[in-house]
Amino acid sequence: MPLPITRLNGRDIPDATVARLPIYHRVLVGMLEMGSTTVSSEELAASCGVSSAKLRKDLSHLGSYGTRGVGYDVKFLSYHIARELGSTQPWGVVIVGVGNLGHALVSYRGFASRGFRVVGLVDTHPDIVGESISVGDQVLTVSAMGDLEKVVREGAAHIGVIATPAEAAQDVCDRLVDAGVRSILNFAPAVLVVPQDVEVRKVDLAVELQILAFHEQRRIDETLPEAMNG
Amino acid sequence: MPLPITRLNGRDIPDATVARLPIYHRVLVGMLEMGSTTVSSEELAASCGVSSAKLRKDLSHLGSYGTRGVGYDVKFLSYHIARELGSTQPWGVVIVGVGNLGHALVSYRGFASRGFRVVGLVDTHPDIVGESISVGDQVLTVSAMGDLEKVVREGAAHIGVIATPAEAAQDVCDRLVDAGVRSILNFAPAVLVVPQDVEVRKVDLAVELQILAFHEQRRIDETLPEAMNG
DNA sequence: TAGATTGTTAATCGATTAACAATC
DNA sequence: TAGATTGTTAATCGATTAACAATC
Repeated sequence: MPLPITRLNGRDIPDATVARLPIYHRVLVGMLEMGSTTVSSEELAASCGVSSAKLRKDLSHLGSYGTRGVGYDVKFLSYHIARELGSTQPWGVVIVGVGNLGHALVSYRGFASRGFRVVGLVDTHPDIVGESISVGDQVLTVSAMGDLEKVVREGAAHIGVIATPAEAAQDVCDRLVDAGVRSILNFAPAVLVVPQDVEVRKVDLAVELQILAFHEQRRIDETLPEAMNG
Repeated sequence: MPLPITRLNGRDIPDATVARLPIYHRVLVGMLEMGSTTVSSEELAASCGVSSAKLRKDLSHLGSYGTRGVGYDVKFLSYHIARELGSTQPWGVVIVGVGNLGHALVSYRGFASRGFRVVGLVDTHPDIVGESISVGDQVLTVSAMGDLEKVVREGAAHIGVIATPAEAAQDVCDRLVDAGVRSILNFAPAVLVVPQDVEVRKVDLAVELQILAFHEQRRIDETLPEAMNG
């Protein structure tokens, strides 16, 4: 009986590094468009807002794509980061919840330009179901919630985006997972319970503001005593 | 000459902890609305999707608000987290860029419910400037980009949200900082350069998808060899 | 008192950083 | 060869975890 083979060719890349790779890639694409052919770790790091040591350490996890004494070939490095990220193939995205945020996501040009294709829109609201929304050069019709599984299947969607109110989020999540989706981007202010093999990323707009408010308050707390002192 | 006093009453709270406090707070408020009066670290942690050890460690940085053998008083703990986060006072928010995303942010109910008040809207586009948008029970008129400083001043805004295209982001950022804003939430896919005392948080929707795509691809790379094996 | 649960300790883990040997 | 810059090493830092003493 053959042993199960895992991580055949998969080098392990730290999470913190993976989170920065898309930034490096976007900046490199920008440099390519500007006509740059070569870039040093010092330059690229500055453009990305990180230290050159961190950049080189990050890139070292992908392989050895630079030339000592010279730097990195912009196109070559850009390609290899894209390949590592899986950006060389398009990924199908289903958006559930076509309210204000859902609408904004559908029309977000950054998705298409980075290789994502919105292949389905789903909502509960009778007024919204059936609505036609143009996505790039295509037109999509909003499907009813009951058709979620069908939409995922027919669109061969890999990623589900939850842009519903918090109350609906867990149910939508369960159905996405049942339909075979293993990657979920959650905008609802709810903690989702998922099987181990499902990857959830959460974006909570209010949480971001609360973190900023915390630091803002700290600044005020710190300067007030000084002001009272001087 | 009196020494400058810093961190008079400011305990240092780790960044990772600060990032989780808003989650704890929201879940506690939910429990309060459900009528809970007491909660153990085990229960609260489960509802927040973290381990109880992490939760207790996090809370220990705020002080000692629990009772051994009993747990935490939901209302009492909720209040102290809110106080630490600065959520007990309302913070003024200016949104720059009233496109699809900007519109979605304006009408996002989660802002008001967590103590943020949109006090200004700014855009360059002549069609959008002058438009009236209802924010909760108020109505705001979109101001021209030239009035950015005035809007920040008159609204006493503490936080700036950048929802413009990438090309405009750095300029908008500079002007927000000049107008006195020290906390910025950036939705543009651009790396902002700011003075040291300015806190920037960045939300890049495409980056989130790219990170998901990376893991999705890894899953496929891992399962394919196995499938070919069996 | 006995049972429960917090707050803290100490070990472990992962990420960052600075320095530099390798090498173009 | 001399100068430049990568890729790696080792030290440091911060976050997580498990275990448990303190104490309700």
